[in-house]
Amino acid sequence: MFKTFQDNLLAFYQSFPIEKPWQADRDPYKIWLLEVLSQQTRMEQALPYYRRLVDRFPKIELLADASEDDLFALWKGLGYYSRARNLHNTAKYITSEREGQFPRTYADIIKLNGVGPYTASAIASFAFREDVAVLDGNVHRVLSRVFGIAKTIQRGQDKDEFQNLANKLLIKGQSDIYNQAIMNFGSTHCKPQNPNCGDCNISEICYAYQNEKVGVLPPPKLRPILRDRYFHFVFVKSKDNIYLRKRMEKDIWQGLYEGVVQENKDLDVDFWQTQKLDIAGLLWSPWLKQVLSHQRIWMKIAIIESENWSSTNFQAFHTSELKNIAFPRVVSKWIEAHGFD
DNA sequence: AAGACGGGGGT
DNA sequence: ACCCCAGTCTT
Repeated sequence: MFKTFQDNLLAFYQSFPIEKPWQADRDPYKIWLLEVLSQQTRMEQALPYYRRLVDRFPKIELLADASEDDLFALWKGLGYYSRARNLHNTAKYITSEREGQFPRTYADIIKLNGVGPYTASAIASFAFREDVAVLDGNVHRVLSRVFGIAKTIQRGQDKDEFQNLANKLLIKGQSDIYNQAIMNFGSTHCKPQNPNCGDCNISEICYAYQNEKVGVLPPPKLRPILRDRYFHFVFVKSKDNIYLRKRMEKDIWQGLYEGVVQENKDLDVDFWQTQKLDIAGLLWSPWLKQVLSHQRIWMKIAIIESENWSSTNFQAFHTSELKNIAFPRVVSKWIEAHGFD
């Protein structure tokens, strides 16, 4: 039974091979880069970022030497910015503590910052053909449907069950091909919505297809209730300079830049007075909305002209530099549409 | 075990 | 406008 599933999977892979950009040299550094970019991110979205990063930092030593702001500028818009921070720290660690040698086993790779079970398996199998099975969202969906397991992987115990099944199915000695095949199959064919069951060579052994349960497998994940947050965001402008500060708090958008921000639904005159800013008659944007997986962000943005304004933690940037500054997406979208005039 | 952490695509 | 998608770290 397992053999049939695997044979069909490999047959599928022959007809839908997907070239990875690191295929030529299988450099674990490049594989790591692409896998980290792909966490919680579709491949099509990650690829342009991958190309810019590899182009700019073809060797791990160059990534280690980069400034965090430069890295964030290249990461801007992709989200989950702690990935960029971990990437940077790990590049520095490998360069200085391991003489640039990327670890070569799952056990060592998973010790790296920002690398969990999925990414460690992917790197160990793609770069070194170690017999470790990946378990990502695609693999979970495929196994849930084909083997009729109506469970999410939110509980550790259930995740272990899927991981054990994935390990059993793994074709030893061909973990790179097998892992690639099952993820490709999940992302291009056994999709979350409208899977292509009519043209699937696995459907004959697929529990969900045979029992008309494709629509209900895997079961939906429990989602956290969204919290609403409101921000008033002001760019202070003096001639051609804009004052910005880097968000250092343990909060959303850590490491990104912002103007003067009051987090509140209503304008607090006292707050703006302490910032020495007169916001009377300011032209605010409408409420701009950005939905994150756990928060609903509402933001009003305005520009205020103020000569000789200064405040601790704020730094002046010439308006021409701002395209290389990482802002939250909702802010950069507003900048693209509005500009600073 | 539960919550925090961005953003994009399909319908 | 609404619904769905997806790994790692921290608490």
